[in-house]
Amino acid sequence: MAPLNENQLNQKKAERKEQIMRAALKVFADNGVKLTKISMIAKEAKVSHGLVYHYFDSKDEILYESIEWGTEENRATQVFNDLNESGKSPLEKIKAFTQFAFSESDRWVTQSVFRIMQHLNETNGLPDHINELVNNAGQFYIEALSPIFREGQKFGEIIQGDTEELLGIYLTVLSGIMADDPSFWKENTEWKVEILSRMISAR
Amino acid sequence: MAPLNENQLNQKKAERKEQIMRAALKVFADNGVKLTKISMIAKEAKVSHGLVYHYFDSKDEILYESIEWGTEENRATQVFNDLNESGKSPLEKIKAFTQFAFSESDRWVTQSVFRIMQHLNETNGLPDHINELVNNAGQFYIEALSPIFREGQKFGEIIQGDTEELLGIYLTVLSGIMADDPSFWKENTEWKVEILSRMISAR
Amino acid sequence: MAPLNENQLNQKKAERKEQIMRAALKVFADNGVKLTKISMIAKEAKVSHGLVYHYFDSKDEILYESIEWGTEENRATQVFNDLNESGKSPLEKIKAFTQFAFSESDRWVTQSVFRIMQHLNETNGLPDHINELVNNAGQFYIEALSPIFREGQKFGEIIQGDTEELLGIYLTVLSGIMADDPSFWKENTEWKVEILSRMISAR
Amino acid sequence: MAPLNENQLNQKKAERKEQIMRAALKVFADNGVKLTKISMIAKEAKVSHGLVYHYFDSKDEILYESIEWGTEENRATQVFNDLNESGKSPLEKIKAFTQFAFSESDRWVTQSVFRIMQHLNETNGLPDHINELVNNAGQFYIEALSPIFREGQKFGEIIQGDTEELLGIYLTVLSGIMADDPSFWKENTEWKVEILSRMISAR
DNA sequence: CATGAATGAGCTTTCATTCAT
DNA sequence: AATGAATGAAAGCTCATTCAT
Repeated sequence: MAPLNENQLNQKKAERKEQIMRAALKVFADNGVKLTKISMIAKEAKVSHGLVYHYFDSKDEILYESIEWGTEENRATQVFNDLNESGKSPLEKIKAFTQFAFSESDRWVTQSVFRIMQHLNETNGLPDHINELVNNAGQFYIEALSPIFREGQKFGEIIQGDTEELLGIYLTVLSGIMADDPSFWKENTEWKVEILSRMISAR
Repeated sequence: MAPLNENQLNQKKAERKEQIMRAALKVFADNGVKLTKISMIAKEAKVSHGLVYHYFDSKDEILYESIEWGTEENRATQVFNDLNESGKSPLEKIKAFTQFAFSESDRWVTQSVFRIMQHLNETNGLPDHINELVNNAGQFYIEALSPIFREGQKFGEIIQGDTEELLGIYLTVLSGIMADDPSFWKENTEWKVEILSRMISAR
Repeated sequence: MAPLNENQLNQKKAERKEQIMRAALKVFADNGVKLTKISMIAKEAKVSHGLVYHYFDSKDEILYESIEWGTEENRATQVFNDLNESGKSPLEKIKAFTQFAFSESDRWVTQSVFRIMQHLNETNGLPDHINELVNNAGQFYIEALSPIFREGQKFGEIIQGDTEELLGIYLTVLSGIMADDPSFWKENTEWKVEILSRMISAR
Repeated sequence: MAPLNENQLNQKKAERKEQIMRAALKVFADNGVKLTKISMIAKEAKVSHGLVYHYFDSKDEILYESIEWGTEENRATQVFNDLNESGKSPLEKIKAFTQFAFSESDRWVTQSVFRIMQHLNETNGLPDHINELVNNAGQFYIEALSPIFREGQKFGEIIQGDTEELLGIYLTVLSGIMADDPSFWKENTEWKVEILSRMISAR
């Protein structure tokens, strides 16, 4: 049979890469970059380790492309778009984001990126372009949440103080929790979200 | 010089072991267990890696004994004894503990154990006796803080709800933060402690 | 379009194989057998690596068939036929052959085989049938040049001594040089040929 | 028992390194750098592959240090010192050097370096410092032989022409031959040396 | 026929652990 | 007791070879 045409090929190739990147994000998020073995990614993606190298040049490359893919407009931004169009109050929006961060939805990709960043912040000796990407990804959340925090402070719904710093603390707490056993968070999520939001709510 | 007598020998041996365990706790806390190499512990303790194996049977054994040593009554409990004799209110005690957890005091041993537990919670495939020890060490903090929380709830100083769960959330948040770049917490510590305590304070 | 008939098919198939064998000879000659990757041959032949395996069973097989093809009567012999009909003196013939060996003519196939043999002489662990072929190919040059050397000795144009051994030395020198950067030989070729011929010229 | 003192340690360490470098030079010379596996060096040196990495950081490092060690004053220069003090005529010196180059003496180290350089000249993609070392090592032979060639030309014992180029051809021929099966050269060495020297002798 | 996806053996390198001194 | 030499399992990556399309 004749080979597939170019579109079909690209389609298939993209799907395969995505399959591997999904697996990579999951495993990187669970184990941290250094402790993640290619074999673990391969197993998670149900392919041979050789195939992983057919699509990616190196472990660093997998990490880079996976984070890049995981933070692409149409995925991560979606969450914030939904949020901004929801008509909720700033604090409600932050609670919703917190809820989302812990939810096991199909939006776990965003969550994984979040957790990987947590791991990477502790890691030294990564290539520059990876560090840059991680910083950018972190910046993304800051930029998306910053206006919400600011508005909340204006309305007196959120406590006063340096917005950036307050946001930084909140995100650190979130990412720190995610690094723990996520299953712990399955129960009573609403109450936990409520408690976390108390850190910043003015009352 | 005449050879040391048996007591002196044991004394010396114990000192050496302690020297290595101190180093181990520090390095384990900074890097996580898996990423800590024996050579890193040896370097931190200023001994050869061979000597480490003279005193300990394996890496797991170092971890086990180090945590055990770090949680022994006369060390970790000290912190809580001081707290309980301070005459502070429950919430103030919790703030003081939080403060301590982030402080770079000479009581870093307790802190290290805390951070190692954080790393270990993410790790699979550890020997059973290590897991048990980690759980015990976690239990130690829970048991020490539990009465304080309970008292705070009785006084209406701390929000209502399942005490164990509330404490669990609080500890998870703390250990999660510690896994982040600790230098971030050097600045503005008091404000940050204040914010964290807002999670549980009744107001 | 109607399918090709059997002759046309065989014709096409033969052309494809030749295309690959030409590429293989070139790449093998430049890099040595072990360091030549299938992908390099495929790229040189402008086909996919999969197609290479459609026509050949293995890398060894490519090597075998390529050398065989490259030493077939109607190709390699041509050089010596031309030489023998040239009316030159034996020493002149040898100089001409030497010249040819270094020239970048379209007769590079013969040259490549020559260089591959050089590489292979150093290699252990090749299948027997390959070793035999290499020996045969070496023998081919010896048989073609032997009468010329012998005649030169009879005429006193070439120094006395065991003809086979003298020829062996000369060929070893030539193939040794070829393994070097061939570009070095681009300049001053005639002088270099002259110097090499001095080894055997009686003067 | 107490550990060895520093001198003894350095002594032992140096001997071990030398043992490995000897093995490395031999194997590199026989197989070329790319095709030499660490396991081959380890086997030749009769040590584990792990130990090789105890003394050297990488394969490139082994290559670098081995060539460096093999070209150190007290080894390679010795040959030329002996030659210059021998009172031989220039052409006789060159024959002696040629003889030496093929001899299986304990001076094979120099010979190995010679052969490795031959292999390396064909190789691309080596680190800069290795390339530099190889060039230097090549330069070493050129500088040692250059005055001898020049003198021979002055005396009319060696043919006229660009000295450097003539020397270059001669060295290329020698190294080319060495890359061949050296056992071939075991027999009739004197005659072969005689023939090679004819390339440059004025007669 | 033609492509490139897919696999796994094998190589370089790291590091826990053992052992000679 | 103390050092660091020595070993080998395991991980990242390459590439010959097979196979689905």
